Amino acid sequence: MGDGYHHGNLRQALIDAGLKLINESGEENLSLRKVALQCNVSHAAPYAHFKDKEELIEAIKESVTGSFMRELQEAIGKASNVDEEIVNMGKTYVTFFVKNPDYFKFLFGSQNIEAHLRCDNEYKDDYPPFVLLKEEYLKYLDAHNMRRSDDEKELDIIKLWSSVHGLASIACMTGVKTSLDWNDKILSDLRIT
Amino acid sequence: MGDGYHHGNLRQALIDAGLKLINESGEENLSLRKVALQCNVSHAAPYAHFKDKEELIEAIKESVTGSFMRELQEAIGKASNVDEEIVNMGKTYVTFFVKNPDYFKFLFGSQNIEAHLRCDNEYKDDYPPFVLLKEEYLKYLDAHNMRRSDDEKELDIIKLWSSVHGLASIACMTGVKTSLDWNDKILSDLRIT
DNA sequence: TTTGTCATCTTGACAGTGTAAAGATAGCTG
DNA sequence: CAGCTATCTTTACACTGTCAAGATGACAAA
Repeated sequence: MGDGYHHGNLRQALIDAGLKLINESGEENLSLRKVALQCNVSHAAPYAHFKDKEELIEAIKESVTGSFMRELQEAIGKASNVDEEIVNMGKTYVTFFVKNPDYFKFLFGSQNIEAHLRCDNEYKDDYPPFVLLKEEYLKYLDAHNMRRSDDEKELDIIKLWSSVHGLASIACMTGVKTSLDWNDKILSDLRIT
Repeated sequence: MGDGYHHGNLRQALIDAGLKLINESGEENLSLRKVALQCNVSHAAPYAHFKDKEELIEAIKESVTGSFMRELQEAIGKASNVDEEIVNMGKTYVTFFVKNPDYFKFLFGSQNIEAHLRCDNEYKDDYPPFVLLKEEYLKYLDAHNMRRSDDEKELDIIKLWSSVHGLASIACMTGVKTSLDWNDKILSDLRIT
């Protein structure tokens, strides 16, 4: 490693640089060449680590999703019962994106969202935040001794997800920050009926 | 008009061509030059009608929003009471985008959504579909003799909007079509409590 | 040590992009 | 008719993603 011909850990550096660029001026301002430049590396160097611009973007998305997951977990950890866990998680889901709408646009905005969620005809069962939501939901059912058919479960989860995701989406696309307390009110009401 | 030097109605032709390209291969495949080519016109001709690529995209979005509005109105027209109107509208909101997810990604996906919703620090009060939703909501309150404070109204509307929008968003981003009946179940339950 | 292999990085090239500037065209107004 | 002006063409430029050919150096085998 070092500052000679070989960078040392270019792959991660490219991801970080890309993330920085997105934070500064959104995805539309992200170019492979700028990312490379920021790493003091030639414009074609990224191709040793990513076959595509898309593949770099994918890696950056995974990085963002990682931060997202960490915040969700942390919020859950602070709760003292399952009901609170779900509410905390919902609030954090929205808050995370309200804090920087660019992330929402980046993750769910641009082109091939399917690629990132890697959905195989079902709303992605291994998209980490979704898995987490699912676990919390099942925990909730268990804690309340509720029995549900598989169909009812799917329905509940979609309902739960779409309410927080819709809130985040609207908050991010309208840029309205004043409604944060409304979100709170709505999310405090999150429960499975 | 005519096929000589001047096109006749290039502006609309460009919008139509752009719409077609998006339908065929998504927004990421849309370029000013392709649009111009499809209209048998030089690559710089669009600049007589749009100052920007962004301005053309904006015009296309307005066109899509127009179609969207027409379907919403039609759905409302088929209802026989206010409750049904709201449910129909909600279902159509989701169905319209499920029918062609590219439109959802185009409208709410790419970069400057704010520009399209032209929000001035409030969730767009002159974004047509939102205005329609608001009207329907007020009609609903009136029909049921319900009184609400302004804050409660805002809260209800956000709730209403985010539930249908979140559903549409998830449907479009996951590409899950099988859940259309779930959407129906959820949306049949749309009511202000 | 020497040799060879291989991932990594550079250089150079290419087609496609958005956009600006300067000029051509033709329809409209006087 | 003359002139104006919106519309369209041509030319040019910087920037993009991507590819191919080569340079570099780390590391393993000899």
